[in-house]
Parts: sequence; C-alpha cells; structure tokens
Amino acid sequence: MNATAAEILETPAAPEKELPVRDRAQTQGRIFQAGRALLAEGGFQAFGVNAVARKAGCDKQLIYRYFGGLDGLVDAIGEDLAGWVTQHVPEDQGGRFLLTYGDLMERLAELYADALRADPLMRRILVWELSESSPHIARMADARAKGIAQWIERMRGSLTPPKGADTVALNAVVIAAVQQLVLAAETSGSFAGLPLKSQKDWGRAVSAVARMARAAYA
Amino acid sequence: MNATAAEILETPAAPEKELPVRDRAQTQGRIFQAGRALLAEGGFQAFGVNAVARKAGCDKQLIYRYFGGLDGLVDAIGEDLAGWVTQHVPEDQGGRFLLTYGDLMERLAELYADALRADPLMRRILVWELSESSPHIARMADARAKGIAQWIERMRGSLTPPKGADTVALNAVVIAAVQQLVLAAETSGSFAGLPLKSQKDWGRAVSAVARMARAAYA
DNA sequence: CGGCCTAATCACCATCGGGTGACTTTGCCG
DNA sequence: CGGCAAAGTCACCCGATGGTGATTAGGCCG
Repeated sequence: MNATAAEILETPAAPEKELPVRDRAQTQGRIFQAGRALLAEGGFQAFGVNAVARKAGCDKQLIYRYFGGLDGLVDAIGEDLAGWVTQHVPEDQGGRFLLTYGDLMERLAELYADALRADPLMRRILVWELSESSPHIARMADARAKGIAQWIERMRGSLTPPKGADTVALNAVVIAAVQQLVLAAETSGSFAGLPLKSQKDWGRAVSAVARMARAAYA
Repeated sequence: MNATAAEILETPAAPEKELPVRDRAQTQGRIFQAGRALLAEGGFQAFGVNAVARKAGCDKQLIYRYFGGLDGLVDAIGEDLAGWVTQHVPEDQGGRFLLTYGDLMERLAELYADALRADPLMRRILVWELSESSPHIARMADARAKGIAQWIERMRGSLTPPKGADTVALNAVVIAAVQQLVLAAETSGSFAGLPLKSQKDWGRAVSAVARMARAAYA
C-alpha cells in the first residue's frame, strides 16, 4: 500500500498527460510530483484529492490506493523532505575563513536564506507550519531543527561560542529572523519598511542579520 | 451600505443568539464581532460567509447587505486594526531608563512580543499575510510598519543609532525574529530547538533578541 | 385602520470538496 | 485459448460552500 518517498523519487515525473501508462511506479511518481507541485504553487489551500488527481492526470481513487489518502501523500512528501537542510544548505565555507562562532552563524544565516529563497515548496511548508499543527508538520519541523543543529555541529570545528551565550536561543533568533523575512518577501515584498525584492535588498537584509549575529557572539 | 469600523465597534457584541433584535447597528456589530472571533479562533481558513452568519446568529444575506460581502467585512476588520501597534504597544518605559538606541530596540522587541502573544486575532492575520497577498492584507501590513516606525520615533527622544548602522534593516530583523518566534510558538511550541511554552522560555527568547539588538547597536 | 419602509429570513442554485463501491481494461501465465 | 490479478476509470453519495431573488415580519406614521 504505502510507498516510501525514496522509491517514488526514482521516477523523474511525467509532466504532461499521456494515455494511461499502466505502470504503478510511474503513476505513483506522477501523483507524488503533482502533490509537490501543487503544494509549491498554491500552498496547502490548493492541496486536495481532486486537485492532485487532476494535475497528475489520473483518477483520485489511485491516491487512496497508492498512498492511503491525502495524509499518506503528505507523509511521503514530508519524508522526502526530511533531509532538506542537509541537502540544500551546503557545508563548505565559500572560500571564507570562519574565525569566530559569530562568523559561523553569519554564514548559516546567509546559506539558509539562499536555500529558502530558492525553494518555493519549503516556503509553503513553513507557512503551513504556522497555520495549523498536525503530526506530519511537527515531524518536518523537528527534522529541520535537527538538520540545522547538525550543520552547526559539523561546521563548527573547534570554534566555541563565548561563555554565557545562550547559543540555542541566539541561533533560534537568527534562524527565525531569516525565515520570517523570506516568507514575508514572497507575499508582500517588504517587511517593516525594509524592501525585499532585489538582490541588493537581500544583501542589505543578510548583512543586518550578520551584524547582529557577529555582535551577539563577540 | 458600508459601515466604518468605528461605528460598529460601539456595539460591544452580543455573544449568544437571541431572537432577532431588528436593530441594524447591533446586527452589524454582531456580524463584525463574529468575523473577528472566527478569524481569531480558526484563522482565515475558518472564515467564510456561512460560518460568520452562523456565529452571528443571523442570515448570511445580511453580510452582503451590510458589508458588501466577505471582502467588505475583512476591510472593516482591517480598518479597525489599523492603529493596532499604537493601541497595543505601550509607550512608557516600564520604569527603565533607555540609555542607548540598543536599549530602545530591546524594549520594542519585548513589548511587541507581549502584545502579539496577547492577541490571537493579530497572530492569525500575520499568518494570513504570509499565506497570500491581497490588497486588504497589504494595507494592514503597511499600517503596522508605520505604527512601529512611529513608536520608535516617539520613544527615541534624543537617542541616536551609531553611525553606519542600517537602522531600517536592523529593526526589521528584530521585529522579524520576534514575529516568527511568536507565530511558531502557537502551533509547535518551539522553534529550532528552543522551547517556547512557559513564561521562562519566553524570558530566554526575549533576552536573546535583546542581546542581539544591544550588541548590534553598540 | 391601512400603508410603507426596512430588517430579516427563506428557498434555492451551482459548484466543489472528500470519500467509496462497482465496474472495465490490460497484460501475464498456465 | 481461458482465467486472474492488477491498473485504472466511472458513477455516485453527501455535506458544505459562495451567492441570489423572492418573501415574510415588524414598527412607525398619517
């Protein structure tokens, strides 16, 4: 009945409707990709059995058969996104030397912002997380938190934060700021008077976050 | 046809259903309050003509007649919230001396967090702003941004930020962090590993924001 | 009393949502 | 060939939604 996200992802998606292929794996893949696309484009509001089936070009019954309903499909998509941070936030230093823990967080803010800005699906899911609470969603949030913690741990090397600094809280604040700015940018193009459209705007925003991170860890 | 929010607010709401009062102003008030309550409780997803009418205990037709439909009702609610920052973020110093511009922003973060945490309706609207973009919503966001700018201007006194500090960007970052943390707290109770449930948790979060604000403006 | 304005309701429409059982097609295998 | 399991489709059900036109009920005034 249920299929793992890994299996499904092997099928690279068949975007346009063709006559029924009579290939379960491929049909599963089409449904899966249709779900992702729909979520990325219209958010959870546009996400429904009928819509997914329409987009996948098959009968909605198959969603129930192959994924056990919408919840199952969401689970599959979520499972596939479990390693998102690890996959989308690179672990190189971009040619820079990270001299202090503050530099590290500055870099994280920058990379996290880039990754989010490049991924509509993840942005929609973040908004979803703010809109309602459900087991699926909680799991995704947890996975992201762990991914970020791992990133820091791996990149940290021998860098240590100053004594008395509440790293968990400070890091959460940095990530929170980035996240809110990226999400707000999409719908309103600005936040609290700060424009967030051009690349230049983003440079400004990121360097503000960077300044705060560095200063807080000084 | 349309009524201003000010007029409507005079009627303090009649929570339970009574037999038709045959009083236009009062009925308008009930519809208005029903809309607010519904929005506050279930977010924009729970917000619909039928639901509002049900909650207000009247026929949905009246929503069209008195407000020109759902959009009009949203406008009325939004108009009423135009002065939210001014009304809910106090402009006293809570017995503290604000010695630096950093202190000022620290205080703003604290007060803004408190105000948001106390107002479910505004939280829902913030999430709404992240979910879709529409004229109503854009107006509300603008009004908030202006309110915050006014707060700073009025509280600033003779305090000035250090040279070279991009105040607009830094302030936006502070506000963004607070906002994201408050919103995340509601649905998941934590953010990036930082718990956000007890009052103690909030103290921790706020002091992290405060540390960053102070440090960045040092 | 009778008329009249208006608050409020009713009945109805089309549409879309999630969900299910019965059906048809296809390809494989003995 | 005949049968059978799997892939896929069809035809429904039900409830809720946004939206509208016709209708009723109530108070005020001459």
